Amino acid sequence: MSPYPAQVSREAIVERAREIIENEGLERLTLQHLAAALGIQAPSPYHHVANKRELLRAVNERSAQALVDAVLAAAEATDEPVARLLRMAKAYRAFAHEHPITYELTFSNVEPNARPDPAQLEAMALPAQALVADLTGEAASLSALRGLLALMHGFVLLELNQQLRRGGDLGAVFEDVVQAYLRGWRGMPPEW
Amino acid sequence: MSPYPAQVSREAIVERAREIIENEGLERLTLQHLAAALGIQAPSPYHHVANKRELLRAVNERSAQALVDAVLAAAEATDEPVARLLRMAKAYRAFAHEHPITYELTFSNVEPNARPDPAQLEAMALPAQALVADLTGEAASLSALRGLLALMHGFVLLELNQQLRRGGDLGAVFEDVVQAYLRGWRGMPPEW
DNA sequence: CTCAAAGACTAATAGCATTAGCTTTAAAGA
DNA sequence: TCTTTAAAGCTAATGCTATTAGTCTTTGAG
Repeated sequence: MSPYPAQVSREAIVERAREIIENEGLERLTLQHLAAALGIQAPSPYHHVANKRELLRAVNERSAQALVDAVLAAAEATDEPVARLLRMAKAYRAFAHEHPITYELTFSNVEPNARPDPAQLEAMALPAQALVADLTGEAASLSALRGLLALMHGFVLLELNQQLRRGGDLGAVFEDVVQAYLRGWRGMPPEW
Repeated sequence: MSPYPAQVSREAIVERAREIIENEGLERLTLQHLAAALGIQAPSPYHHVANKRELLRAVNERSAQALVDAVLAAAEATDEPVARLLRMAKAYRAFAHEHPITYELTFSNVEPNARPDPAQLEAMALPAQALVADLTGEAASLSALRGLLALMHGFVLLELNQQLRRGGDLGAVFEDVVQAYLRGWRGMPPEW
């Protein structure tokens, strides 16, 4: 078609790629298919993204930002720290369930060099650490935060990969295990 | 070469594929490269495996079995349950660090339909659940087990994906967070 | 002693990412 | 206003990939 006035933006390409991954799976994200979905020819996206890997990194950065936004939005109300942390955790899990494929892809190493900038996630980690510090004190707060992230991340991945098949309300289990974890840190003696 | 007497076994193919993934990365696992490493031509493995996806599933089953074996071996001695769970957790983490790429691949959904049979992992889960039940009672033991698996899995994935970059001895942090989690299920610590 | 089938091979195919080179058009500077 | 430059589309081509088809050699079962 008419060459110069850009028919697609980089943003449109990245967002469409994200949609294809989420709705049709990563293996359907080919440049043929992506370009067809955008109404252009296969090589044309190369004017906007360097290569497929960079495209995937852009998708992952977009996903990571959406996750951070969702979790921070859930942290807003000002009640006691455990309740806030629990709301953040539930928002985290809800996001992963709404975007299961892109969530997993965002944090996986399977596509090398496509992970988002860790600084992006710090925007989520630092407020959470402040809440955790209310339970554990400053000294232990980094460890406690890391475990909380690990617990949430591991739980939703096991769920999404169908590795928790023995029934039960997994939403309730998730809340129980997060609360148990936080309880374990609250119980620590102060010299920790 | 001489056609009939099999030059490679299915086992040899799967193991070599696993080695290539671990040593050179998943993207270097091509049938050309795999066959060359086995001293045969690219299409020959198709006499032993249906296709690449089935090969990956076989690799993942092998990895899962090795993980289960390593964790169960660590559970053998007969001391108190928390110490045994901690040894299992450390063996779990050690395995993931020894086989970072295959560990992640084994549990990821990025290669569809290549995950191992969940029954394999039950061989690890059931003994662990019995130990957890000593802390929590039968009723809560499934939830507590699931959280423990989630915590271990999530922690090692965050480590392997370089998502825990703020320093510190991550081995010690791992032990701390596992202990905090178990303490949370046991209830308040004795000094309270 | 034969013969069926296992398991190697070569050759071919279709799909993929990516590059090269051409063309049109808007905008920027003369 | 005119010219030029570069953005961004296109088609065509390349090399790598998994996979299939078909041929050939060996061996173990009957």
